[in-house]
Amino acid sequence: MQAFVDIAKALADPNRVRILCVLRHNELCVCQVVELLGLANSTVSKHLSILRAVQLVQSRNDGRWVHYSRPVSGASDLVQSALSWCDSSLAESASRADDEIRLQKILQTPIQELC
Amino acid sequence: MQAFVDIAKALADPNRVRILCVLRHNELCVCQVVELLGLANSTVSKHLSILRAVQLVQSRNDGRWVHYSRPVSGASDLVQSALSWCDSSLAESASRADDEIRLQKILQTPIQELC
DNA sequence: CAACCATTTCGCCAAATGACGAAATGAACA
DNA sequence: TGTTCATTTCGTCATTTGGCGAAATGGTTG
Repeated sequence: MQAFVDIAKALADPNRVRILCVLRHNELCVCQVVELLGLANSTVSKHLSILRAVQLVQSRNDGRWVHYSRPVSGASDLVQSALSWCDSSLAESASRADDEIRLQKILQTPIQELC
Repeated sequence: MQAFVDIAKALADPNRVRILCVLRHNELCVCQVVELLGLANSTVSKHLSILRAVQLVQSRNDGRWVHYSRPVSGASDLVQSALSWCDSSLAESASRADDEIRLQKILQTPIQELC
């Protein structure tokens, strides 16, 4: 029950949901998420840590950078069903589509220009 | 997106999730929910109004009483998938099972003893 | 090893949340 | 019509949340 509520809490913020959406098909580093959301580094880092705490995302250290992604496999049923619910519920979301377009531009800009 | 987040917010509180669980197979009046949760009337009423605002539950007036239940049909895909996610995620929840047992006792006590 | 830099942690603030009791509402009944 | 009673609304309070900038962390690079 508590684990379920913790996941629901993690989903109960639009910026965190936006993060989950853009991570659907991409692994992103923090600075790319910062660019997409337009929030302070520290704020984005906090959101990511909340998502990671409930295992909705995982992180991978790459030198100075930290890359975040969806859990590849081995995620609990709870997490997998939450992600499925999120994905299917937002399939026709206009704001998700907007973010995807903006993400494409971000992915095309060199990484040192973002950081 | 906002509708999705609003539903996630509604699910992000253990007492509201408990309410959704006990309403799975029962229509309950407010005083029965109060008895189950052990919270103040006003608190329970607030939780129910939050759930109703996002249509996770519906209410039916019956004289002095108000009965709450799951939406029968015509609920949006968003709501239906949220309820499905909730139900399946908590299928093996010990606290949900506890509540079900306690609910059976509450259902057996006459209504005027609760109110 | 020292400067650099992406990220995280910390401290703070404003706003939202969940709880309660008291007062208001509104239907039933004397 | 006036009382009763289940429920809701209101006002208040403590806690949590989401935001920021500054400082700390930890790996890279000169």
